[in-house]
Amino acid sequence: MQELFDECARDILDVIPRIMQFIRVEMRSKRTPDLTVPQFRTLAFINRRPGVSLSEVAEHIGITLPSASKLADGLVGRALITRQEAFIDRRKVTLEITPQGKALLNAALQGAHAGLAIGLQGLSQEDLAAIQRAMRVLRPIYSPETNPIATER
Amino acid sequence: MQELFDECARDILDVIPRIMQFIRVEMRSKRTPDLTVPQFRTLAFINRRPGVSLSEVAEHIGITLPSASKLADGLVGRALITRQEAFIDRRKVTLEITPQGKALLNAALQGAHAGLAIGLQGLSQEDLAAIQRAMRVLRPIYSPETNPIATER
DNA sequence: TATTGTTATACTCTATAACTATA
DNA sequence: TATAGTTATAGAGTATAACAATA
Repeated sequence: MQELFDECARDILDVIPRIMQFIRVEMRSKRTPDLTVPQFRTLAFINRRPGVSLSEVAEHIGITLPSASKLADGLVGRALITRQEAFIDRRKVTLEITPQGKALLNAALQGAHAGLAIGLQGLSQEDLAAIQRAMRVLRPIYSPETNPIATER
Repeated sequence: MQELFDECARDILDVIPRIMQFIRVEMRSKRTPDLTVPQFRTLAFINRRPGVSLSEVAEHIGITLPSASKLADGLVGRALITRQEAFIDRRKVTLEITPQGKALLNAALQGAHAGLAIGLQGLSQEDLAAIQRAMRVLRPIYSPETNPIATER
């Protein structure tokens, strides 16, 4: 049984970086608006949770606060998000997505979905179900929000 | 049915970056020898295929030749691989892993497996099977070797 | 001419350390 | 004193463009 865990871990370590590279290339290709993966993830997170603080972004993405600060710099510079001092606690910062940010995010989402979906066309319904199940169970395990060990350095 | 493809693509786009970030953090943590993910992948590839050329590495990792060249610089600098002019075609370069490289690779593999496997402990046998199936079917789809579209820029 | 690789240049991602401002 | 964020600094990943050497 321990065998199975190890096999799974090996498979994950082999395959996830390949898929990630695919996503990265798709995101930077001419087919899709130019966003890096961290920029895309940040934009999507702020879109889902308007008004989040920088710390929350850092935790969600799984990076340090200084890294998140720089990441936000870039998005603010491109006018995809806004950054304001928070009312209640002036140490904090409040992030919001701009209309341009929303538009770009949606275009990037569509491009990335399309790129990924093309590859899936040949798969059986069972294969697709396995993928969905795998993603569903893996998600909480390796997310910093639900598993703090996921960001222990 | 198109629905299913789209759902799958969405799930992949949401979950794969999380797992990747987990792997990245694990690889740079004190628990594991300090290797970046691309360095790790390159080392593993050269270990599996001694004597590969730089172009083959670039294709496998999914990066350009200049990027691969720089990546190799770092590994040569740390004496984890050697780089030699090829006999048959002197334009090419022949990459080999060193004993230190092998040792570090094995330690990194162990560390990363252990880190990943911990999270899997709570899963059922069916969940693990779904993960394995998902990884098996996704692998060729998003690998540059088997799907050249995976590196189209 | 085409292929293999390197060098130059430029950006982004990421970290740690040091700092400021607020609580 | 503790928390939220920024700035400074540094190294790695990545790309495109220009180049050299070999086939």
